[in-house]
Amino acid sequence: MAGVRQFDEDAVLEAVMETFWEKGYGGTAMADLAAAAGVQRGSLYHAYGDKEALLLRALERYGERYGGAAREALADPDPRRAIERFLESHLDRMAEASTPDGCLMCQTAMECGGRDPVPAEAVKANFLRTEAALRETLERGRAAGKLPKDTDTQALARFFLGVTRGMAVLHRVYGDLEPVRDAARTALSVLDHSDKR
Amino acid sequence: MAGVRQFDEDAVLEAVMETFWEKGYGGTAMADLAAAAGVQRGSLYHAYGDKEALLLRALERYGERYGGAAREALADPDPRRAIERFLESHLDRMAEASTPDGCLMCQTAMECGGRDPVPAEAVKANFLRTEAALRETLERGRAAGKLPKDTDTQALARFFLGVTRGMAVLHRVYGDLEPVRDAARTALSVLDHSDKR
DNA sequence: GGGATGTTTGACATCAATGTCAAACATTGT
DNA sequence: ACAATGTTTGACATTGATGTCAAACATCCC
Repeated sequence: MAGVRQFDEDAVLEAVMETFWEKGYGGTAMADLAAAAGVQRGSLYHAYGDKEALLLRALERYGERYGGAAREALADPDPRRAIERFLESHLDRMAEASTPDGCLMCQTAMECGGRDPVPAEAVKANFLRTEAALRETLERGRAAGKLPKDTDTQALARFFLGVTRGMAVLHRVYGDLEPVRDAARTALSVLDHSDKR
Repeated sequence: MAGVRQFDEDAVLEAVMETFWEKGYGGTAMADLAAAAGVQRGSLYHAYGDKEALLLRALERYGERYGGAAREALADPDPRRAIERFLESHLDRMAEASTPDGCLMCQTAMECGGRDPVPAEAVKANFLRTEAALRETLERGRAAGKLPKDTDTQALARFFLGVTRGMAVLHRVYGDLEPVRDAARTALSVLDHSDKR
């Protein structure tokens, strides 16, 4: 096996991910990706196929990195603490100074929603996975008696999923973490009195 | 005054708004707009300028129509009822079978965020306006003793703003109202126990 | 060293979109 | 009826992006 790849796959995919994240799918040209990755356009086509395939790779990478952190947070045995850490993991991501504002997953969701079914499905799968993880965490908490018996874990899971998505929109629009923190803090308070329902 | 415009401005702008809403800014070609509006491409350029100007018109229209409904809801004297109606106004919009899924404002936010400052600013202004309206409603409720004295109306306003944005993302991704309703219902419950903080 | 293998490169063909323009046109007021 | 005014139309020039390709190349193994 010779004729060996000259570039660092990992660095290239990282650059690709960040470029899509910054400029959006439609707003990114293959030339932008090549420039960001320090690679020839043709090399990208040769190695990955086409632009859509690169987006899918970027989504995958993004989902593993940040979705992974979120899922780890949800593993906390105490449900309230798990959700708190879940929300914090999103704040942490947005606080990274080196990455663009917003959320690649949500941006792709919005952009490809009515148009590009393949990435849209990838995003949906990611959402469903997170929703399920949230539900399991809450269900576990409920079973352990740490949440009221009549807790609607499905609705609560969708709520927290939605809140984090809204946080991403706020971050993208305001370019500031304060409103995002406010939203997260307030959302968490839902768990402090669900007994009164 | 002769040489009179042949098309119904209102119908054209409605078509333009829905097309951007469905396909996104970058995903919409002037030819798409012309086709949807039943008008020649050149007529659009002549009457409105360029594509960006059309997007701004669409955002304006969208903001007036749906933002207006939301603000009316917030006028309710009882703060909890105002927020409830505010959330419902968003659900109503998403329930309209004839309009695309999601939210033009949020989609534009995500797409133009890191790239197209003019529409991005228009969206931000709309967000700020809604945030302020929410804060005023909550402040009014607090002053009337219908919310706890120590209510953080700023944080709460941003929370509800964020929740509706998240609802739009869920709607766009899931193409279904159920998760959105779950999120809204749960979000509202924040007001039912803010005393316990 | 030399052949085999896969990669890099720049050129190329193609396509689609933007924005402009002049000529043809329709409507209004006199 | 006619001139004036602004609109519609299709053609056009330009730009920018996508995806393909063959030739040049670098590396590895024998």
